[in-house]
Amino acid sequence: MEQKEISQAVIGRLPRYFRYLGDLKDEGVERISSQELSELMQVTASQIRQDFNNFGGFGQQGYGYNVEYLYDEISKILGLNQTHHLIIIGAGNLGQAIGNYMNFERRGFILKGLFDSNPALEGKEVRGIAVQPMENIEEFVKANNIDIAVLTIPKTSAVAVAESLVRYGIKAIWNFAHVDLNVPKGIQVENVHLSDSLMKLSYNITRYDNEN
Amino acid sequence: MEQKEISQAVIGRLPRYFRYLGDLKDEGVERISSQELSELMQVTASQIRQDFNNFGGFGQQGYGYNVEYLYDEISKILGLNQTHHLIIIGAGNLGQAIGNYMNFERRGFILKGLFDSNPALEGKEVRGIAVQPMENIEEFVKANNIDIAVLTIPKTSAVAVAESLVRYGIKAIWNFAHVDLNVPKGIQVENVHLSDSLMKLSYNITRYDNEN
DNA sequence: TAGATTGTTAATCGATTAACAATC
DNA sequence: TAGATTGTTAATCGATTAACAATC
Repeated sequence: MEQKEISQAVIGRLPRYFRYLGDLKDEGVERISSQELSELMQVTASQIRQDFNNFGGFGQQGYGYNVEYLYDEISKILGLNQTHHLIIIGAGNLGQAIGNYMNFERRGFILKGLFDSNPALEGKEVRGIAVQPMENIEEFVKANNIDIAVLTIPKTSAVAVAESLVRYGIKAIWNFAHVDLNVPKGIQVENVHLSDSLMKLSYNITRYDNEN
Repeated sequence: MEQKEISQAVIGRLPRYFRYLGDLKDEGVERISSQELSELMQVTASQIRQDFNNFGGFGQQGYGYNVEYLYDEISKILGLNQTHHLIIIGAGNLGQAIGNYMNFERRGFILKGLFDSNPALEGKEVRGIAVQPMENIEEFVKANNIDIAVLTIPKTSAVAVAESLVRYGIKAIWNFAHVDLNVPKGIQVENVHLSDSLMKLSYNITRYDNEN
């Protein structure tokens, strides 16, 4: 279904389209033009049409886009029709928060295991899944066809743990550790650096204060 | 200290520079050239020099950049020499995770209050701060000079709560709710949409699988 | 058919990279 | 002074926007 080499700028906008289309669908809206969607989302209609056309023509001249069809297509493009098995490494507050936030499950991201190096957490359950010691990771990953690892551990251990995970055959890492991972080509890494985000906010507050 | 209209692309890279320079400083490195930093960070030396020069000349020809000086300057640009008072709205797993992750405090982000609409959480303490009912927000914000609100509540209530916060005089919102907030100009919003991030990862896994 | 709106090409804008003169 | 490396201008590249012919 995909064409080749779509820029990450486009990919980064797809989840937002997906969210708006989902809302429209829930509201019972059947069709929408790029113009209407552009007003709703505060982006140009031109960008919307360009973005969608990277993946083929989803609309119809003189009509616009069918909301449900477009929603389903974007869902497929994002791979949400596939099931992914994930484990969370680091069962502290953040790891538990992500484990518990399982709207993700609706999208095909199934939590299979939780691991932590702190023996005090061992056996603690998050959504019915017990925390295991780190020593179990290798066997668990291989036995349970795990493709995504969520890294919610301190940056001191993140690089080494990521390397192990790659050896065990993981395909993707959702990295919350505040460090850049260096993984082989073909392993996907998506970083969520919360403190970077907070610093950006800090910059924008400061700049605005100074200018107004 | 700031010049005018720095692009968000540049701002977005500053925290990463800051992180690398902090590490170099901790390692006792005194000076670094754009070339060396470029190899370390996997970006072009040209981009590094352009980025820094948006804010004035921090280097010296023939020498490079003084690590500690540059670190301090970026810290100031990011506004990390100022103190911000923040509250967390939504004391569920994610709210608690952020409250507990207080490396932020080192950077001048001081947690002052936690709020939740769930009476069961009332009085529960996170780092010594008790969760309060939502009704208390208005008075608390005004009395405690709060400038940043962290929104870790479901999207159904986020838009309304954000509007109230703006009325109470908040200056910035760190938004973890999966919805776009519509706030007046001058109020800074930084979004962390975790499911968008996971969907991007999903796309990249799928695409890679299909191509190799 | 006439009107609407896409798909797509062309024009513009902005961000990144290359090159080099200035200068420590 | 000679060598190194920045600061900055110019060239390139890519992303966004505008325009319009194709077509439903």
